[in-house]
Amino acid sequence: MEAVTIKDIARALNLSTSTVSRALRGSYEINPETKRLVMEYAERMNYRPNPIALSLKENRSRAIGVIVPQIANHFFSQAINGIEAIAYNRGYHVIIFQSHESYEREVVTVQQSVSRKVDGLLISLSSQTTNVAHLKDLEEKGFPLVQFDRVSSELDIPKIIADNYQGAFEATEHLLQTGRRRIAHLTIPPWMSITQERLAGYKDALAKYNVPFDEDLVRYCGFGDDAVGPMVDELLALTPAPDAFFTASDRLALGCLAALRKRNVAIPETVSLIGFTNLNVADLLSPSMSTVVQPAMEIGQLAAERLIELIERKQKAAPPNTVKIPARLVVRESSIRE
Amino acid sequence: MEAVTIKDIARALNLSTSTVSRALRGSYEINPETKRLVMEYAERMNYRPNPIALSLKENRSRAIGVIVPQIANHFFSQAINGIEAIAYNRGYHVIIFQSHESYEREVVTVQQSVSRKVDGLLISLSSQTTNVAHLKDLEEKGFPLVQFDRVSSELDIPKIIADNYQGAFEATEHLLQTGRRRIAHLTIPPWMSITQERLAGYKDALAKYNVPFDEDLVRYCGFGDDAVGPMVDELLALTPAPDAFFTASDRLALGCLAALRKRNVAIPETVSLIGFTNLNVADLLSPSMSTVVQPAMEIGQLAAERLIELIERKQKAAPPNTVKIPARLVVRESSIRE
DNA sequence: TTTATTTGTGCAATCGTTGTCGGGAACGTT
DNA sequence: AACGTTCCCGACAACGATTGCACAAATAAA
Repeated sequence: MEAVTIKDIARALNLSTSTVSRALRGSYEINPETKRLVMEYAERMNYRPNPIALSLKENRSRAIGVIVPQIANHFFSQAINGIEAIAYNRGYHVIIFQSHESYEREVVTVQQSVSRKVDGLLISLSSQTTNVAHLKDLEEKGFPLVQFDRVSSELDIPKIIADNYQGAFEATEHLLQTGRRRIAHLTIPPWMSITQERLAGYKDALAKYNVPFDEDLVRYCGFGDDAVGPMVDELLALTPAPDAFFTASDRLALGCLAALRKRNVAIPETVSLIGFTNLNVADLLSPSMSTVVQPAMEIGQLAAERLIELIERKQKAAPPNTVKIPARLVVRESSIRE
Repeated sequence: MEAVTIKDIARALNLSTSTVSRALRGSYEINPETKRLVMEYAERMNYRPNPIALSLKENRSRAIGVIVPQIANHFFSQAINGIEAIAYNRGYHVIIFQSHESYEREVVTVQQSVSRKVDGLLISLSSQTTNVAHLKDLEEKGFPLVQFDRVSSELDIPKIIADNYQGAFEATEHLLQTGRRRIAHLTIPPWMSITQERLAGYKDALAKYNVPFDEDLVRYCGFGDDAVGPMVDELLALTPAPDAFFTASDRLALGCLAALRKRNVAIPETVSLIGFTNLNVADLLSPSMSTVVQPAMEIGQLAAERLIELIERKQKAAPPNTVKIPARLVVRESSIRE
């Protein structure tokens, strides 16, 4: 409605806008008395500089964009918490975009956010993204860009990720140490970075215990189809049947749990189950579910810090391009054997 | 980095900026041939109008602010999904702010978002907010403002809420119909709108079945303290002890479930449990938990629609100020008696 | 007294875009 | 031949704020 401008103040005080502007920023070349007058009047009228005018002038918006596949996901909402905490402290606003796990929407959203003039972008790729030309573009233009969680190695920009390899290794090792030998791995599309890292951890743990890797035990499940049930059936039909399930996401862990319960497969007596998830209700499930927990908030914080450094060009001694944060295995009932 | 402006096009084509501007918007007073030239060149140079310049000119930002207590909460993240869906369709961007359940942060955030020039604001109050002067201010200035979920009746602006009364009534009635008579109600701070509405539904259901209301069975639990365990203990120590728990939030429902399980109180044999929550894992809990589910996404959508109407002053026949959307009782194991 | 220097302020350009004028050229009408 | 219309297009101001430059007045130095 209202909105006091520098012009209003100038008119009221019979000064020029430049004088008012300088007075407000405390410039030394303004008469202290004039300064006082301006300051007081501005205070009284509750003057606030128009950020849009500033953005136009300074060619920056003090906003950073965050593109995630879904907000309604524990991992991402926690990561956003971390991002927000840092950003607001540093005077940046956070504009959140969802790609809804769609490549097309991701491309559109990237363009939108850039033409919306965010000062930088944090992105976690959609599960359907295999081509990162839309980001390569930005990279080449030197646009501040940081990847987190689901990253692409084709981009030579900072990446903040959980140590998926280590998390998967520990989970698999735990299963092996408790005597499991036929460990099924239910995972997400094979081209995703987190899929590959987790699979590698899984494989290496198997190798360490001299358990041969069986391709048949690994199943890839897209985000669209909710075909976890049938997939579990297929796995259970194998001979020998799996004696453990290690899943790579919230959705798969829950789907797997539901499927196993429905089929009356005893957990952990018959099969063990470990999820890779940030669900905060894991210990209230039946049975309480062992999980690899990712440091989501910390990932968000680091990513935001790195991005702001890029924006403000404080590239002090260019830190390592990829930051890996340890994941933590939490053992609960679903993988405990007497 | 680069960014083609209308000026660049004008210079390249030896035209004035006004002509280019008009050509791009297809004005009738521009020679079709000139139009074609401009359009093609703009296309080739990938020209995108600078939204900041437009915002300054038009005095609006095409962004709406959303203030919620927490993003990492099923209800709110679903609501944000709904908001986003509508907003993006209508050409608005969504800027999310968290009050972190703090009154002070809410006040600061409201001011920030307004001076950031959002075109309108959607807000769900923090649990500590009892004074709404900061919003009354905006209301009086005619600033587009819509409340959802946690609202204040002191503000005469649109409110989109779930039918908390009805949801609580149905839940309580269900418990009564299955023979429960000592129904404890674990709820959130008493001054919150949703608390009052749910309590009223609870009370009226009791009255309908001629069960006297017992003040002792109602417990209020803030968001900071995680004192659900002790509270459950106190309730269980009553004589006669409660035979059902009806809780008013995600956190309380989970806390209550955890506490009851830890104390080996059989659910639903000894006590029934119903939560008021949007948890999507309710049926994987042990036991699967009956819940009143709120139409979070729909609330978000309606709120966003209403806000955009306000912003664009399409107040066609001023619709009712408060919209109540039915909540749905989902009965699961935790409240089923043979 | 004249010339420098300091002090305090205003003018105008700038950021990218749109809108209000107004004007020149080409045509048609008396 | 004089005037009125269209048709296209450009100059300029504006949105709110910052900033380099100019400039007047006051003071200091010569």
